[in-house]
Amino acid sequence: MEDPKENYLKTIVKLQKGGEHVKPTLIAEALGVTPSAVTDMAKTLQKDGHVDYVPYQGVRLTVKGQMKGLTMIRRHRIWELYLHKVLGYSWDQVHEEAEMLEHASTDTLINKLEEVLQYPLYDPHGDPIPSKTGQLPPQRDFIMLSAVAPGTCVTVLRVNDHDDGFLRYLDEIGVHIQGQIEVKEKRDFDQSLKVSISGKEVTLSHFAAQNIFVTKEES
Amino acid sequence: MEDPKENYLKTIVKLQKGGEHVKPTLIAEALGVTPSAVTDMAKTLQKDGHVDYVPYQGVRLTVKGQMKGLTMIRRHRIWELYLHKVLGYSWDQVHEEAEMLEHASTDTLINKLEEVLQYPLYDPHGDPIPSKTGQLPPQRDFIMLSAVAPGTCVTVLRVNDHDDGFLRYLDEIGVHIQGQIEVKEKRDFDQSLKVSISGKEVTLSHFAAQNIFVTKEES
DNA sequence: CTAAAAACTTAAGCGCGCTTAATATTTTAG
DNA sequence: CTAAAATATTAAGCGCGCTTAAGTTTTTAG
Ligand SMILES: [Mn+2]
Ligand SMILES: [Mn+2]
Ligand SMILES: [Mn+2]
Ligand SMILES: [Mn+2]
Repeated sequence: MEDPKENYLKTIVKLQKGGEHVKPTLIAEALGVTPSAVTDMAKTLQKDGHVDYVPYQGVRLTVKGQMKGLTMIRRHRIWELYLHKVLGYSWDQVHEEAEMLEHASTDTLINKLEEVLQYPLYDPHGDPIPSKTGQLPPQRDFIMLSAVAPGTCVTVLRVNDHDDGFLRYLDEIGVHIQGQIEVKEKRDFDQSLKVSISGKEVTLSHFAAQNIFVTKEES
Repeated sequence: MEDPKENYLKTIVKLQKGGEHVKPTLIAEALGVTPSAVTDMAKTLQKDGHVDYVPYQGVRLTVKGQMKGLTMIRRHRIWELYLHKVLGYSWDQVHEEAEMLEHASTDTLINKLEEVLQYPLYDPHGDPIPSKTGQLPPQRDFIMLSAVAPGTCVTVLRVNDHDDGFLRYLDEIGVHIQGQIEVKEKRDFDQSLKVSISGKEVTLSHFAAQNIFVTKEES
């Protein structure tokens, strides 16, 4: 009911940093299945020509698999942005809907949405959108907000989108992509930050500050 | 990969004219499966409470099944209209895409699209769109264009959407929903019609004229 | 270097939705 | 009314993607 193969490839693209083999357990955890399900699928994807599978090592994407995985990420992020910008979804609501739509959309439709959005480079959480040909926009230099020195003003480039509750919290305190944050003070005992967001003072936990990514240089 | 149950219910709603049981063969033909697949699914849908199934008679939708089926038709037609009106798809391209999207959309999304479209009553082919509560717009009195007397001018209310080639042909000769057609002449030997569509004279076969539905009274 | 732990694969089996082939029922024709 | 034809159901089995349990390989610790 939701095309497992497409989700495997999308996940493997995200996990494959560099040319190494991706370990089954990682994939299993990301997808919420058992390791043996991953072994099975590894063989299937190899037959399809989407991965190279080496027993006890893991899988590595072929060019075909890489492209297919990037296509899925593209579909997901374009849908997230369309739902957000055009249909008024908040950034904590887009993921779930996009998770289904990405499997039910032709490339024609995705390209049309991209055109309506005027060829965007980033999704609502600041994650890069692969182009039709699988190109990613140039890598940006960002750092965790937790690593910013007090007295600095930075621009939000990306936030961790793994938890809807966290996203709702960010919305509540006024954190947006491309919004400004001024770091006023860092409390050494718990690493929490006193920051100012569009005039309002807020305290951010170390955890929160580690999940907000900002420009390296003050702006 | 495309939720069979939803397609069964949608199909059964369309086939169930009146309160009679729908025969397995009809469903099988509509869905392109064997009759035995329908028997199996009839039992499953009965367990779900979506139909009453009487062996050798067929299935009849329960209230729950009727609602679910109407919801699917609603999703399909709203998507078709959105693709057509907002995203610029032609009326022969909308069906295929809608056929997938209908299974991947929450009611929240569908309601949002409906709002953007300003609560439309009909899809791009003139078929009625069920409301959130399963209500259909009032039944319109239309007749086949083939039954219109020469000398009459009528408005197109609906066209048969079963064949994309037919839809492309209609587009080519200028037939649109709410467009005007004047019937000039009927040739007795083959029942073909000479008609005028926005000033242009066209000959329509009897077959074509039987698949265009128009206002009963001249307008 | 070796034994225990962790990671991975294999084996067996399940639910779903489908098929074909065999069987049963209903409808139609004569 | 009956035999043939049409329609429907049952039986057996298949592919997919998953699970648990058992067995294998690799990694880690001592
Ligand atoms: Mn997402
Ligand atoms: Mn995102
Ligand atoms: Mn359609
Ligand atoms: Mn339609």
